[in-house]
Amino acid sequence: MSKQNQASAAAELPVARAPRRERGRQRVESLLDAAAALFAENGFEATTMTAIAQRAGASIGSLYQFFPTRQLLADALRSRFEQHVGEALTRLAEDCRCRTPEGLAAGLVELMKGLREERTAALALVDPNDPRDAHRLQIRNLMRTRIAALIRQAVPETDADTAAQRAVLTLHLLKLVHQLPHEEAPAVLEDALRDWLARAFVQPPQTGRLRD
Amino acid sequence: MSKQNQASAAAELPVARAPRRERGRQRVESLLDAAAALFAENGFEATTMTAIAQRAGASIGSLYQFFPTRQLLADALRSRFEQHVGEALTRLAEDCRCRTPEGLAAGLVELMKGLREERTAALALVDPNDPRDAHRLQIRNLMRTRIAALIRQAVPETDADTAAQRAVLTLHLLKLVHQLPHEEAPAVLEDALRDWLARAFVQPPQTGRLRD
Amino acid sequence: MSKQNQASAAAELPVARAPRRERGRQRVESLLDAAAALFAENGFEATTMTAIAQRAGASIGSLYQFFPTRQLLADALRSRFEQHVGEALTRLAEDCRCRTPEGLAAGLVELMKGLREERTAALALVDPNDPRDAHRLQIRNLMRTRIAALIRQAVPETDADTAAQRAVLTLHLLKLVHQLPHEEAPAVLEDALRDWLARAFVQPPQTGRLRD
Amino acid sequence: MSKQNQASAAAELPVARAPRRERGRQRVESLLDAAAALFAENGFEATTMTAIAQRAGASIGSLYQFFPTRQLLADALRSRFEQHVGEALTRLAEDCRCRTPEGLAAGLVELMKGLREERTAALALVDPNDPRDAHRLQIRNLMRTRIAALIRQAVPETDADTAAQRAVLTLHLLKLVHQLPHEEAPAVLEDALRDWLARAFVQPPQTGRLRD
DNA sequence: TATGAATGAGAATTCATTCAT
DNA sequence: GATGAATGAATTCTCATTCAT
Repeated sequence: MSKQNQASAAAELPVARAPRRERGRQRVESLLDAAAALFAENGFEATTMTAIAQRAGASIGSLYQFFPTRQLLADALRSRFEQHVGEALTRLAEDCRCRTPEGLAAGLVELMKGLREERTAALALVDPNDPRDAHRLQIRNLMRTRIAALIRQAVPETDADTAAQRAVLTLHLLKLVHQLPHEEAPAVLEDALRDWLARAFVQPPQTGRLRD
Repeated sequence: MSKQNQASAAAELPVARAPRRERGRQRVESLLDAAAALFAENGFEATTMTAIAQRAGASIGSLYQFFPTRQLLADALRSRFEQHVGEALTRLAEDCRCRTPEGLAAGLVELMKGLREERTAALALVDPNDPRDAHRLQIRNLMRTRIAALIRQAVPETDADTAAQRAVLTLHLLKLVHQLPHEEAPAVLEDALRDWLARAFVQPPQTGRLRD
Repeated sequence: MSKQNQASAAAELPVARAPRRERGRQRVESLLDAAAALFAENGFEATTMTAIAQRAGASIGSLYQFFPTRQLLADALRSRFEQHVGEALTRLAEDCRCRTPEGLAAGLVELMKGLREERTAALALVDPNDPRDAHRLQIRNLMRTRIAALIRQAVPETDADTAAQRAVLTLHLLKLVHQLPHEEAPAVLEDALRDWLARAFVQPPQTGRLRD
Repeated sequence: MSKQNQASAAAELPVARAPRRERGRQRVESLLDAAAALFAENGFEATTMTAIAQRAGASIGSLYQFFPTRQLLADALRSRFEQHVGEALTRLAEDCRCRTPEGLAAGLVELMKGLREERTAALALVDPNDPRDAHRLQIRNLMRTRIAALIRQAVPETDADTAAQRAVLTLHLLKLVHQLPHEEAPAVLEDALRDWLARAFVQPPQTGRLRD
């Protein structure tokens, strides 16, 4: 009863505490890694805090020191994912290979492959009841915008609108990266994908505009 | 149709008991409906047996009468889904509208929309660690085969191989049914989808073969 | 996340479930007894659910079957206390000894002694931050009203207002029942208390009106 | 509470460490203040060491520097309360207003009001299982003795025994200070209380001796 | 068969206390 | 001394499953 009073007075929602020491920073990092791996493997509901702590080589108390709630851990993971996406795109933009459609296609496929586990984890954290999930939309916009910029870098004569449309298609195609490996002959398919992409940068799709 | 391989070793594997009377059949049906709804809403792990029984207006004991295990309930649900898919396809095949590509396209989109919730529930039951999940593959094959047949019915000059390929693409396109509604202007997009489908039945995609 | 959605949709506040079978009724009774004893001994915060279940000879699951929350258990306890108070007062009113001031005094002292543990437990459940606690006021009013009636029964010439005032004083004096035993010579003091009470029914206190 | 008993056997009982410097003294003071406030608000069990440190603007490590145990902190708080009571009484004794019964009554009421929070905190630290708690008795005796002296100072013709008796009654009346404010018209009641007190110093209660 | 109750392992979370820097 | 991190036993609460009537 008294706890609730405190809460009503200050509405002390739990927040992930930021580490202040180097040791803490490392701990948080490894906890996030462990969580990402387990969420990706088993989904959000099936992943226990105990398992996360164990996998990270931390005590359960240590985990709760930084993430007072499983949901908060999930949120942190999604933020980190967004940050990683941004960083990877920045790195890609600085890579000179990206000046050609083929190079850009290869770079994007590589980027997606590198984000595979983290993306799976992040998807496991989406509330399936809420398709307009704010964070999800945010990452989508981030990618669309940045990819459009990359396309204009690789194919300078593209105007802004066209680039935006092609970015949407590109993103859809890129999602296939995560479905192909389940199939036979992934290498061949990956080649095909790179090919489609490279073409998509310069030539509009014939079937009309695809959104989402 | 489905054979349970596991049955070989164990002495007394629990099996979903079949109801003896009409009343029992109805109860089982409503239990499955409740389970489908809840699995679709909250996922497998987050759905409790108590909640299922409650939603079905049954007691927990009654639920366990028919489904001695949560997993067994999930299995029954997947089987029922497969059965429903089969029935829906049969019904579609008998619908004379399907003699034209446009009619078939419309029919398939309708079919997918009708299976929406059940499909979501079934997907929630897939072990994400096992992408080769037997049951999943079985349903996929069922759909591919049946859709190929429908295509040949609507476009009689198609040969078997071509029909098979187009069925694969068709299936991919059909999955979009479940993504579009989240977007703006669903009606417009649904039209577009029907259009793409109708074309896919007669004309191969230019960008190469898509698998899975 | 899905759980919260459910909650937001139906605001499913947990409620103490009422037993539907005889066995359950007994269980609930013994759980409440155990809880009363432990709350009285150790206070609300220091009493664990495990300890309550153990003392009642029930499993922890059984406890939670009926009281999904410790707070709910506390609430049920307070309700039961109020009910017991009411019943005890009714019984006292029907006791013919109460037709005289002395008899009434003795009866009230007896009544208080019988409620001792339960009262201690109930007091341990009051949120000390909230002096206007609704339940507490309710019991106080119940007692004031009923005692006033008893006084008019014992001393018929008393008018309603006077009886009400004397009931307030009576209640204050009665609280001493629970402090005296800690002192030396409880029997002597109990006699004195009975004496004061009997006098309080007929004669106003000289020092002015005491409220609360 | 049983755990704390075990400690009696151990070799090195932790003791509250005394601060060496002025800065330390201030820190200890603010820690005690924070603890008093929180114990008073939420009770002993519900108050966490972390919360205390936070409220005092200190780190948890710092808190443990001075109070190696929560119990030790509680003990220190009770000692400080006793000390404050003594100081307040000394100050009161030196106040010339106390030469008259009315002045003394006012002074005592004032004194009680000033100790309100600290008293609430101290009460929250009493083990409810042990009504003969040593510390509690000690404070009670301190107050009885000092108040008796004050009474003889205000009403010089009182003999020692009578003064002692009246001190007991005075103390009981003074406890009302902490109950009255919850009622309607606190100012009026406070006046009445002062009045009763002033009379109690010179005139014996008619109803007999009240103890405790 | 139907139904409510019983069970207990397991999960999330808390918190006093200890450590290392 | 001061500070943040580490620890893990203890606590609340959940839920699949089994029992008894």
